[in-house]
Formats: sequence, C-alpha cells, structure tokens
Amino acid sequence: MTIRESILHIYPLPEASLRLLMELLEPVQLRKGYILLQADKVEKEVYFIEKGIVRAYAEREDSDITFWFGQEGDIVISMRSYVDQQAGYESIELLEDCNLYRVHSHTLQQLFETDIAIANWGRRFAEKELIKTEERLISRQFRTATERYQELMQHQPGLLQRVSLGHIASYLGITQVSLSRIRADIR
Amino acid sequence: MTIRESILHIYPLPEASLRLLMELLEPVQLRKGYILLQADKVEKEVYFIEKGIVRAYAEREDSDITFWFGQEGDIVISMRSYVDQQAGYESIELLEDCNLYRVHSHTLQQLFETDIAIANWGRRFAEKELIKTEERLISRQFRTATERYQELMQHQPGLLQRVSLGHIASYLGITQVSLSRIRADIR
DNA sequence: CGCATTTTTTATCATTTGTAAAATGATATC
DNA sequence: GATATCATTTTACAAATGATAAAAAATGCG
Repeated sequence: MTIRESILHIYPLPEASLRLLMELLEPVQLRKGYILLQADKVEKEVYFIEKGIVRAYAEREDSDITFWFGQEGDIVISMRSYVDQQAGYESIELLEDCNLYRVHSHTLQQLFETDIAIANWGRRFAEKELIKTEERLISRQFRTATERYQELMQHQPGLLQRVSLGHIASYLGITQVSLSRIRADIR
Repeated sequence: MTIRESILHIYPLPEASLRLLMELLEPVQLRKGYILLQADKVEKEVYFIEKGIVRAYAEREDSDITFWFGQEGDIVISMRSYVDQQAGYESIELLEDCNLYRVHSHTLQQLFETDIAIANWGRRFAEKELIKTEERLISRQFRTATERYQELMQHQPGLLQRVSLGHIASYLGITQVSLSRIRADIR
C-alpha cells in the first residue's frame, strides 16, 4: 500500500487536498529499536508508516504494556500531544527498520483549519481508531484470553510472525507465561 | 452546564457555526429505563445530554457489559452507525429520566461537509473520546481492580451515587461480587 | 405500613492468571 | 565451535477473580 492509498483509505480526499497533505510529508528511514516518540514529552511530529511495524507502549516502574501496533498504512501519533499539547502516555518503538513519512503536527493542524476535506479526513481517522479501541475494551471483557488470542491469529496472522510473543501477550492483556500456556493448550 | 457550553467545551466554535449546530437540535424528554439506541441496528440519531445519565452496553447471551457512562455535557452516539453506516455494538439505556437534544446523524454529517469549524469540532470530539478510551484500556492492565475502583471514586465520585454497583462493576471489568469484596476490604 | 422487587453483601469452592525461577531454544558474534 | 544474549516454554506456588447460592439490606409502590 502506498502512502497515497493509505491516506485515501481513511477518507476520500479531492486531488487538490491530497496533494496539499502529501507535500508536507518528509520521508525518513529509521532502524529497528529506535524510539520514535517518548511518553512524558509533548511530541510535535506525526508519522505515516510506509513500511515496517511499531508498537505503542506505556511504561510503569519495571514493566511496560503494549497497547497498539502500527503497520503499513497506519499513522503514528502521540494522541495527547496532538489533541491537547500535553505530554502523552505512549512511547513508540520501531520493531523493524521502517520507512516513514513525517509531518509536523502544527502544520497538519493548520491544514485542518483551512481545508475542510482534510479536517474531515482527520475526523474520520480519530473515529476509526476510537471504534477499534472500544471494540478491544469490550473484547477484553467478553472473551477469555484464549479467545482473544485466537481472534488475533485470525484477524492479524501476520502480526504473530513479526512481533515477539512478549509484546503480543501484553497487547492481549495477559503475561507472556499465560500466553505460552494458552499456546500449549491449543496445540 | 448548558448545551451551548457543552458544545463549546469540546471545541470553540464561532458564533455562526454554533448557531447552525444548535438550530438542528430538538429537545426530547425520556424516562428512566428507555432504550435510546439499540445494538445491531443502524441508528440515525445523535443525542446531547442536558440532564441525566445513561450507559452504553454491549450484550452477549445472558450478560451485558457497560463500557461507557454519559452524563450532562456528553454526546450519545452509535459510533459504528455514525462512522460507517453499519449496525453498532452498543445499546444505550437511560439510567435516569433525561433531558436530551436530538439531531439526525445525516444532518450533522452535512454540516461537517459544509462548515469547517464544525468539522473540526467533530474531529476534536472523536479525539477526546479516543484518549479516554485508550487510557481506560491501559488502566485495565496496569492497575488492580481495587486501584481502578479507587481511581473512579476520586475522579467521578458522583457516578457512585447515581449508578448501581452492578453497572459500575461491569464498567471496571469485574463482577459485582468482586466489587462488593473490594468495597468490604477497603472499609 | 407492608409486601414485592431489586440491589448489595457474604460465603464457599473452582478456575484463571500472575510471579518467580529454571530450562530450553534460537540467534548473533567473535 | 564456544559464548553471550535474547525469546520462549515449563514448573511450582500464590493470589486474584469468577461462579453460584443464599442472606441481608435497600428501594419502590399500592
């Protein structure tokens, strides 16, 4: 999926608006392990993923939990920085070498205020993420850990190949030991 | 908080846009127990809560889980209907007699396409809800049920007075029995 | 008030999940 | 090939939570 396609996949933009948005994007290549955004900082950049996979995680004392994976076509953002100019709760780590496109959050905000199609594109982006997050919250409660794992295998089989089971376990809301037990039981 | 204030609280609108939006709103009074929106239907209405409290819940076989409470100033919406014209996952039940304002989702969508301030208002609304939902997902994982309950008591003490503990327990992701134990331990 | 209904608490037992530590497996580097 | 490092699985035990049933308390209503 090209960047162009992934932008249009969120919300259809007229050619002029699309061009406005795409002109802002600067390509960046970064290596696996790089920390793209840091929690507790007001992050001013937004990234589009062309190639690679990243995780968003929140830290606490010794452990961290992964609550989002970003892949080709996804947008990486420090939500609280982007919305409220406040330090965010998430850090972003590259789990593979990545080809990204970067845009200053401020520049994007300016487009939102001047181009109505892009404002609606930004609206739709947030709405879609919201639906996905709510569904995960609900799934946590209705389904057992085993069911959630099987669901993930069905819907995102590629993820299992690209991401360590420790991160997957955290994403599913269980420990790695627990996930290992589940995998043994299913077998 | 008036409807006017709660709209502006989400995102500042110029007077003209605010008027456009408010003119669409029709007041409705409904009684406790009324089911405002139904899961598995494409719901065409959006509601603003002026007075009262509601819950969003998802059903499954015998049980249901509450994953959102709406109070004065909040907006009630079937997210998937609103975004994708698809049947939603949530039903909405009034937990008190409510004063609401209703607007057709379609009418609102038209405003989004013609008034850039309102489009950005809609964007900000979704973004704020997204942040709240992500934070809850993270909190589920980091904090024990006891901590989550104490957090809720601190941040939303009013909720405990207005909503049954069964719904609260479900919202916290535990059973009512479990919540009752927690309350006994804290005492 | 008195009865019926709903909500909340208490008790018991089964199950799930977490914690900690060790064992195994995989991969990279010298 | 030996060693170091990291990921995964396994084991044993402890703690948290769920399921169920029943009692107690609170609420609503004629």
